[in-house]
Amino acid sequence: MAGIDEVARMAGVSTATVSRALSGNGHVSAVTRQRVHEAAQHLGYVVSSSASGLATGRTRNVGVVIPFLNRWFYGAVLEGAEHALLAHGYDLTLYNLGGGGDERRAVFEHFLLRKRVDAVLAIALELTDAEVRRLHALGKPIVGIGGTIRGVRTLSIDDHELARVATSHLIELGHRRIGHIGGDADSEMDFHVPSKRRVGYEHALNAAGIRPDPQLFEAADFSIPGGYRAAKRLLGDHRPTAIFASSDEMAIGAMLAARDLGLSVPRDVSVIGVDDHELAEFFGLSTVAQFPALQGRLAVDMLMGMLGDAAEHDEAAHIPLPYELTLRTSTARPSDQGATSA
Amino acid sequence: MAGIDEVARMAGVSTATVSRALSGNGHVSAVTRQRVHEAAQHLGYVVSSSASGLATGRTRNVGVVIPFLNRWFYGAVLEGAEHALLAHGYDLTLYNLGGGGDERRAVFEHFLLRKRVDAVLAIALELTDAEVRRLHALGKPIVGIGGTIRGVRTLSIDDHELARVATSHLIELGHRRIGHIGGDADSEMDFHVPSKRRVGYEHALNAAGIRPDPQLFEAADFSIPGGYRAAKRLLGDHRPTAIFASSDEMAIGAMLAARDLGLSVPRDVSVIGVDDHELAEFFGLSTVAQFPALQGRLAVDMLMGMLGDAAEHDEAAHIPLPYELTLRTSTARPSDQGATSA
DNA sequence: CTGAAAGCGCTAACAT
DNA sequence: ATGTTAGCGCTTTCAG
Repeated sequence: MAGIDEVARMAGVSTATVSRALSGNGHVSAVTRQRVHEAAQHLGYVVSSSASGLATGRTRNVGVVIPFLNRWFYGAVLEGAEHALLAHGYDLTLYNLGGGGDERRAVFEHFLLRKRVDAVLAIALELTDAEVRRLHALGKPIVGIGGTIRGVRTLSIDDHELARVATSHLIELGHRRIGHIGGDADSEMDFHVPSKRRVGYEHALNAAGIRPDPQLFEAADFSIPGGYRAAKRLLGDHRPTAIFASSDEMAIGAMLAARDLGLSVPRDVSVIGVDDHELAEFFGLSTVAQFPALQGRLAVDMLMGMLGDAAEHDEAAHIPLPYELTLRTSTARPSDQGATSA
Repeated sequence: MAGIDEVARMAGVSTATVSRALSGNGHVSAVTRQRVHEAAQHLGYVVSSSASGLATGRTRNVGVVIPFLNRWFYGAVLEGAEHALLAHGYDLTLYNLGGGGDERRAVFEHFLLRKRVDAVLAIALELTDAEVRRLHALGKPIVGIGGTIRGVRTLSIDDHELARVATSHLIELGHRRIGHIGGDADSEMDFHVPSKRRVGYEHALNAAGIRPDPQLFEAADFSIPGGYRAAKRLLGDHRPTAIFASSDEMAIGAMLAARDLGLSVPRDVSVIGVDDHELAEFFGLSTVAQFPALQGRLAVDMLMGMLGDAAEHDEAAHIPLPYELTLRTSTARPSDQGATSA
């Protein structure tokens, strides 16, 4: 593989000039730059990231820590982030922390410290103070997605408001017995998203003069099968006329459960979810859309900004993420029968 | 951040000894090693990958190129690979080539060449000769998953045989009118998986004295909605008593379509897929399981072996991957009526 | 605008 | 078993 000196020789300049011409730092005359680029092109020269990294302390690589790869939401965020990074000329080094505590410790105490990355992007992971401190001690900017983290710039959705919007939609349609499928203890981890959404649901109910009924709540694991089982219980026992599920996958499970119980959606029961999952359209699911790919991109943009200037990056900040009520065919006014059984 | 010389000073040895003690290369007495480890621990020292990479030419990082992140199969392979790499102390740098030709060129002509990775793992991507040559010129081992690549060690499933097994299962149950939902032109790319599976399906039919009927074939995009639409056409027009779908997602779509048409699975129509998708169990879907996480792990093991010895890595080789007929409740003997309408 | 030269932090001969 | 030392390939002062 060609090195910088071969390029320098071929272009008839010094290695310093080659470096300047290729990196864009420092002034180089147009003709020289041109010659250097041609030589580099000709030789297939690409800088060695190790050498460049050692000399500059920057690697053009960001570490992404994420708890799952195989849930739609996470995959979509990752995709958005990876695409944006590539566009900025950055590599993405992936740390999937699904494996539990040991893996997480190894990543934060070893992998992220070996100066392979310039910055870290934490997706749906509530970093501990110790983790943040370690990274900041190395001068590495951090951006988090999905909730607030002390001392870190974060992007997140207003889960409370989003749940309120979804529930209010159901209320406005005339529903009074509105069930909720929220998250279980496992999904409560990190940013307590399930709780926030449940509170938003209850607030909407209260604001409409409806007393939240604990019997109308079921916990699940954010999956289709989980939503299915939860809805079976809910619809079997207490027959709400509408269900707000904290994720589209659970909402889809609920639609399947309704059908298996001989109920028609939305005639017998309305269902609304959260995400705008890739299958939402197929199932005609009304939902509150989040835009995960956009989230990934915004986070990367923020990171790039932080890498640019030498300002203080330890200061926290928080940016709200957009969401949007997206109506399809799974929600409608309640049919007359049973609309007022409470 | 502490450097190697601080550790050396603290342990009262030279930097060379620290390097040896920490890397495990070269002999160091037990007590010295102990002291060095303690000092490193105490100072929170972790080697700089840039410096180490520059000195050794190895980075402990592998590049993974993959066409999608958000399909179950790919996510699962990636998860398996990432987990295995972490266990080996390697980082995983991700290149998602979903964006089309430009991104792919950028990755192969620039990103992968900057010596950030020691090896590359190509998932479901048929590398071109030029791409392989470039990587080999850099001395980077390559392993491919999903099909054979000239000059590269690959792991792949016998798609032909797998389709034969699935179809034979249907035949053995007594089905004669067996439809097939295969891949469309897009999914044909790279390793022609859809064609191979279709041929396997036809071979099974022929072997049983059944003439394959082109009317019983529909193409789709490997998704649930795609499978749904394909099955609607198939079941509406030609009423096969069983369907073999080339992926579980399409098979699930077919089950949903059957239900919407008022057909019961498996009473009116049997359905079998390929993958053992995470939802297969929920839907009671019979399938031919592949084990994507295992595939990722095996590929990493192979890569680690190649990185170990200095042998020739240009020589191709091919390892077959396991699959397994997994029966659930979506396949059964055809009901008497209509079993012999052909 | 360009060149010379001093490192960046570590590893691997080569000595001892 | 351990220390000395010469780079690894680039970037970046510092001169000119």
